[in-house]
Amino acid sequence: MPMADAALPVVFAALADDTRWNLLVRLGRSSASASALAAEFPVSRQAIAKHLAVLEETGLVSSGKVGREVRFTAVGARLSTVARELEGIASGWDRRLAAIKEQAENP
Amino acid sequence: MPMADAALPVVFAALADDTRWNLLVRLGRSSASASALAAEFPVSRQAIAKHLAVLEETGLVSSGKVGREVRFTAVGARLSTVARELEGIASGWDRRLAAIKEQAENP
DNA sequence: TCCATATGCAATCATTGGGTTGCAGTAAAA
DNA sequence: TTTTACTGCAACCCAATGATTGCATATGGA
Repeated sequence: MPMADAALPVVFAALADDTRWNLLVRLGRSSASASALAAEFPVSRQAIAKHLAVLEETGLVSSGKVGREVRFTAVGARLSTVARELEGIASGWDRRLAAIKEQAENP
Repeated sequence: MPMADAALPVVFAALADDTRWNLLVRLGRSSASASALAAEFPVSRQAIAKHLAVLEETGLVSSGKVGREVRFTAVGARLSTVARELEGIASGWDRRLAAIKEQAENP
């Protein structure tokens, strides 16, 4: 039975910001450095660096040095894990609430 | 191919707050009114009412009047939808990034 | 009817967090 | 070696928002 992971809200917070979400989707197409992303997005490189730090802390992106730049990549496996946890929680609700409804109608 | 739903960050924002997440999980066990929840949580009824409003706007809970109170219930189907969208996006990343890696190794 | 209980609305407060600018450090390239 | 470009850290600003208190408004039950 999947437990309601207390760390989930942290991941949600990471995904909740529009700029950060767009960055993540962008990195899903191909990896890139903070400077390269700054050329594509209407925010400063430092702002992007902060977003990438948040995404990396939650495991949604990974980074590695290539030459003198730091290349970031989206981690699909992390998102899949979140998806499965959500699915488990949701189905739990449906089963439980259906059971309560059933019990209420057949006393 | 699942598109990166632009409305997803709104749902994530709704799920990102700890108190709100705990409320949602609580409602997954059984439906309850704002006043009843206020007796279980260490925040005011008005704060809870705001959280419920946010959750309802994003379709994560539904409400109905029972007597003179408003009863709220978690909507598992909404969470399942989000889960499937995430799964689709994540698998897309994996396929694409694997293809890029493959291409880089076999030029 | 009268009262208790549940909800709704408004104003206010404090914290969080996204964004910026500025500067320092460092390593590849010429 | 000198230069150029990418990164990292720090301080600051401001809008968003979670939370509170207070009051007004029903509405079901005794």
